[in-house]
Amino acid sequence: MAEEQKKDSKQRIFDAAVSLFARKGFSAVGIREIAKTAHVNISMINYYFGEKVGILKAIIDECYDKYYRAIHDCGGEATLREECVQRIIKNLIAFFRENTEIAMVSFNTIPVDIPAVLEIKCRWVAEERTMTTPYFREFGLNTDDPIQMNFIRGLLTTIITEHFRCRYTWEHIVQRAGTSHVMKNYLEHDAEMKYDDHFYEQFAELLTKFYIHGVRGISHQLQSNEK
Amino acid sequence: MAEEQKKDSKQRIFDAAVSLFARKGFSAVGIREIAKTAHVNISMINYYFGEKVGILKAIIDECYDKYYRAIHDCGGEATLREECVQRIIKNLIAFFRENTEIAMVSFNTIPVDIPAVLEIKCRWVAEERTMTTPYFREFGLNTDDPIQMNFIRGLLTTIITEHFRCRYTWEHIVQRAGTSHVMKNYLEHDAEMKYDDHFYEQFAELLTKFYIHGVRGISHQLQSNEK
DNA sequence: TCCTCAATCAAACGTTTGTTCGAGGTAATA
DNA sequence: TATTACCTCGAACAAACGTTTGATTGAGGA
Repeated sequence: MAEEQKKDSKQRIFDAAVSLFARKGFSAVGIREIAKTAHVNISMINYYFGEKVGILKAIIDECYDKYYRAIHDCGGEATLREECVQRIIKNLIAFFRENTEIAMVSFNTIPVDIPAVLEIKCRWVAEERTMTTPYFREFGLNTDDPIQMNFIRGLLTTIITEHFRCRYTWEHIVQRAGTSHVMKNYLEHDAEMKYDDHFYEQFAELLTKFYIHGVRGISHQLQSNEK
Repeated sequence: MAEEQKKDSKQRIFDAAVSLFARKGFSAVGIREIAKTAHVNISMINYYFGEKVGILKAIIDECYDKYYRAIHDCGGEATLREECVQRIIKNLIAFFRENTEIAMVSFNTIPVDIPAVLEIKCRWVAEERTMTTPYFREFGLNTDDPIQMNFIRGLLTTIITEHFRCRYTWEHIVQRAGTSHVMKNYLEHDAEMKYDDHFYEQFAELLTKFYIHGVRGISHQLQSNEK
């Protein structure tokens, strides 16, 4: 039946745009390239998404929706705090593994000059803020200290995001290997890293230990300062 | 005299491009906009930098040059390890404070589809790798464990970079306040944060404590695992 | 049979893109 | 004075940009 292409046009446009935006950035991709990749007529893009940034808005919306569902589920208030951290970390890693390209687009796109995107980001950031504050308080941090909060907020997401940013870039470099001596040298150095389940189990364990010990370090410091 | 005029135009182009690229991203900025901002004729850009990406290459080159000078100076091998970490953190913060926009451009630009940029990045990453490995070994980490190295490498830079990324975006949002209710709400929430010397002293102290405790956490875990 | 309507298409719209070119200007050197 | 080398400029180029248009298709309801 050749139904592999039976995905409707809108979804194909969406998927093609995600992949291209992730690799090149929003402004570097033209709608003709998207249409070509999605095997769709150019006008279909404006038909379904209104304008080019309409696709971007759709991508970011979907991304943040999934993202907040990931960090929202940390096992209820009954669980131990260490388990809560571990749960969030595992959820975040799972989220990024399943939505790598969408996340790359959403977190890499500079929002300042695209007002529509800026609003979406602001809304989500404000939401995260109110959502996560109780957790930090429970962890013994002083949530009224703006500097401490500025430091600790989003730290987990930052670390995990950067890992996937590096991994994504890296895997695209590997695909283009052979064109440059410098890159060949770089490739040889850490051979082939397998980003499989085992890797991410280890990674989650490391990050959990690191984060918990780190937070203890600064919350302990706080107590001794205020004593 | 003639030489100063030359440096004037070239430097003005460079500065204008840095500012615009940082705000909008490389592809979203046209050379006419750069020329206009720099008060310079369009053809001056190709005259001095050959092509548009020539500016980008110059920016990234200068950025990584300063960046590596920053992390290279950590007080010699005689200093205590804690002091070494603190020194690197302070250097990195100083670097980012003095070169915010250059760093935003260099670290935000997606290199995958701009081969010239990709090579520069690869070269620098490989260089950092060989430079920093001894430090991690000295810290009690198992530098032969690829997962642990994958986790710990570049972590300090990641955290500090993300702070400045947020700050930079934030400050541009503030400039555009008043156009949106969502953004106004967001603005009210954490009022006006002063990113002054005092802030970064506190920030450096927090990060140092956090990092050292975190590293101890995972190196201790390693020992107990292998015992 | 007629009508509706969402989906799709080729073609063209007017701008804007990065780049090139040659003519002019200026100041120091020969 | 003539020559040289370095800057600067306006104009022009083909290509690509995002968007719009009007026509065509085909399935579904009346």
